[in-house]
Amino acid sequence: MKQGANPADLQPAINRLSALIALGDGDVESLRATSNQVFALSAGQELIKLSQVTSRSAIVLKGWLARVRQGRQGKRQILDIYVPGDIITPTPRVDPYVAGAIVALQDVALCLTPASPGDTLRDAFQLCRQMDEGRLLRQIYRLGRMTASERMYDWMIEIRDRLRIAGLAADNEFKLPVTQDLVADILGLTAVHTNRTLKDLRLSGKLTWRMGKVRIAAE
Amino acid sequence: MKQGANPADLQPAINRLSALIALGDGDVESLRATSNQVFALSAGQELIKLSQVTSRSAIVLKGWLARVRQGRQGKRQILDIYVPGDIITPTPRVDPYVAGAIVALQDVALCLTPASPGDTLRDAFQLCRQMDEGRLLRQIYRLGRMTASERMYDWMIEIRDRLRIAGLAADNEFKLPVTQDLVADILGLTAVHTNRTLKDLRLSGKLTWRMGKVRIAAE
DNA sequence: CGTCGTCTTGAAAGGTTTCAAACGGCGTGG
DNA sequence: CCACGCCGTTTGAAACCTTTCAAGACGACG
Repeated sequence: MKQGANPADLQPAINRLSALIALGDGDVESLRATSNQVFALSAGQELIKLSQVTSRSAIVLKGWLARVRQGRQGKRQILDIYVPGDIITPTPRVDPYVAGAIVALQDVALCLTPASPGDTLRDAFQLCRQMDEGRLLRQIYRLGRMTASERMYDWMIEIRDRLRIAGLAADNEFKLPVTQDLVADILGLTAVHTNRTLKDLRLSGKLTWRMGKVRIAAE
Repeated sequence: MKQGANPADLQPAINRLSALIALGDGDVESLRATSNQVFALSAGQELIKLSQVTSRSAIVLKGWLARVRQGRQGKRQILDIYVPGDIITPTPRVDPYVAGAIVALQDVALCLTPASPGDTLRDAFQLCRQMDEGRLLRQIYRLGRMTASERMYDWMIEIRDRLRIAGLAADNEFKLPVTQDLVADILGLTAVHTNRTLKDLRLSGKLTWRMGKVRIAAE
């Protein structure tokens, strides 16, 4: 919980919400008001207290987060990813193992959603929650019915589309600020195979990922 | 949409809801009132009109349903399963491919939730939705990080627990009215491997599935 | 300059799919 | 009543995909 809000940080969220529903000036204003109080998380930290303290959602201003479930034997699976502009709605009153922990993948900045949002904003947040569910379903299909390279490609497309809506990606290029290890935990693969899969996609001309930048070839 | 409600059909749902929250007499009464109008689906039929016609949820009185996503190349993945006593809350205003179709696995009987539920019932339905999400997360972990026999065993445990809460299963035995083919689509496996995995579990004494009845050995 | 985390590659082992065939139960029609 | 066909189950063998174990290369950082 620190100061240091940069109003520009809110732009991805505004872009994303505007893609769902037409926001009025008042809506943008109320978002901007809340973004003055910034919550900071450093890489690796868990977002837990938030849902204990308030039932409000959080807006990701900066940095990526992951919703992760850790099994015994060190296996871990990432359930969902949050990028700047996303709204994180904590699942209340549920065993944290069931709901999955939310951890910061880098240094992260968040702010709360307005305490009394207007109808429009409320609808927008509702739509966000529906999109959350859509991502979980997509993840299930990906893990259940796709091969390694299909999973990789499909996930890259999903991330590209999400970043693009938030205004954070050029047409087919975006910054991917995570390790291959982490991508492995998303795609249900080992880090080694993730690396090989990436090589295959590069050799077949589908996509490249170098220097933290992904470029997807024309579909 | 037919008549033929049997009040006893409502018991699984009452059991399940009571496990979440203490229901008052009025709550049970209002549930019972709605269960007079029964919606019937025959095996293979899709539950679509419901969410177009009303935003109310549906209570499963009889039969199993699956939420399924169908890929091209004939691959299909079951995202979630509904058993008697479950509450199905359709995802509104979302591309049906994204949300997944809900299909009846056998002849199914449903009724709607009350149009104006009391606070208690409203809370209970809210908790049901949270449990829905929990199941999706569990499914993601299962597909991403478990082997075939782990998936099978874990899923059987989940179904046993759910049926038990609804009052539909003895301690370690329950009716499983689906084909191996369908279980394969749940677990992200082929039908052939599902069969082999079942054999492994039987030989290692973990569980048996014969004549439509599953028996799980002591944990 | 050494260390650490990440990326990369090889070879072998393991798990899962694919293709093919056969078996069993069960309802239908001859 | 029996034969047939259909659907779901079961099994085998080979191909394929992914993991595991091991080692080396690279870059960032103290």
